[in-house]
Amino acid sequence: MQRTSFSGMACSIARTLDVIGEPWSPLILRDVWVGMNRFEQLQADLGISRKVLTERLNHLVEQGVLERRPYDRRPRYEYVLTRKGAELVDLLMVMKGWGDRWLAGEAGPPVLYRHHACGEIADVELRCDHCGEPMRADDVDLLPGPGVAGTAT
Amino acid sequence: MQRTSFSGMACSIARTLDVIGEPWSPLILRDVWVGMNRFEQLQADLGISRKVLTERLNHLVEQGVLERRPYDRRPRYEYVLTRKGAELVDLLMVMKGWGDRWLAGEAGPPVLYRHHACGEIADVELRCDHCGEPMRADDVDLLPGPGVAGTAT
DNA sequence: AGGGTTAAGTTCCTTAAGGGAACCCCGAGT
DNA sequence: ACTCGGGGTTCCCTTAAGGAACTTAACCCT
Repeated sequence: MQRTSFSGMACSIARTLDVIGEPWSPLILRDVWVGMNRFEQLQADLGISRKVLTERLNHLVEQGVLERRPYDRRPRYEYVLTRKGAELVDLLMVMKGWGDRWLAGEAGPPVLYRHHACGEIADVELRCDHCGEPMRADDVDLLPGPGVAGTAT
Repeated sequence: MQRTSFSGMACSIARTLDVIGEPWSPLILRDVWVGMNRFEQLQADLGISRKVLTERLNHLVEQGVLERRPYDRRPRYEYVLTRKGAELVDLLMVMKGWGDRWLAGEAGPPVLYRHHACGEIADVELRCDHCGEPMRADDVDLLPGPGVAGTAT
């Protein structure tokens, strides 16, 4: 299949996809986030092929999104989110919101978030980190940034 | 390769991945968002195989994320975001932010957003739609929602 | 009327990636 | 010594992505 790598593109979306764009990767992150940290747990929960799970975990560790660390004197390892990985969970939360709104149907959302700050059931919303007003697809203009011609490190 | 479908899972993240989780789909959305609406433009810009582009566009149209409409009396069509699709751009904006922070390197971001409301260069930030405070990976508890046992419509 | 042009696909072949089951390794416990 | 269990690796099969060539349907020009 020789999938094209996106990392050469001067686009942060494409680069992000090179880290978590492969099939299963976001679901692996989701599971690790909610406390499923071991190979066997992930494999059983997702029903993913062990081969592919190994590949994905290795890739996520290489990318610095997960950390693999021993939890026993036997050769046992668990995977935990790094700071880089925890920030990726933002993406999952937005995906959850969109899926709830457009795909959940009559049954409603399978999962709810309770926000620590206010204690309420809530969802995320995108706001401008400068003025705090909502910031969505139609609320921005795109300008070339310093990294336009970037030769994609 | 017979990729496993995620749509049976009672998880809005998995369901969202069934809509835009295939390779290229997010980049197609990005391009359509910034005004590349035609088959030839997309193919040339992305360097994607025409066969795969056809498959992806059909899938995105079936999912109600894009609309295919004629723009000429000849058989010419362009693809535009539906409301459902425009809300998916939220996801792209978050991906862009993460990529800028973690993958852009010395060169800096290839693209900048200027927020209409304040006129400043800015990025998105996740906030609680109930209390307005920041809402990130560690700021929430997960609870079962009404759709838990949902037989995935 | 005939020939060329262009957007938007379609077809066909090759190669590589996912699925799935079986197998392996290593340290502990009994 | 022998079994157990987590965490992988190996193998084969099927299917999806890459890529180039081919098709179709209107329009345009002479």
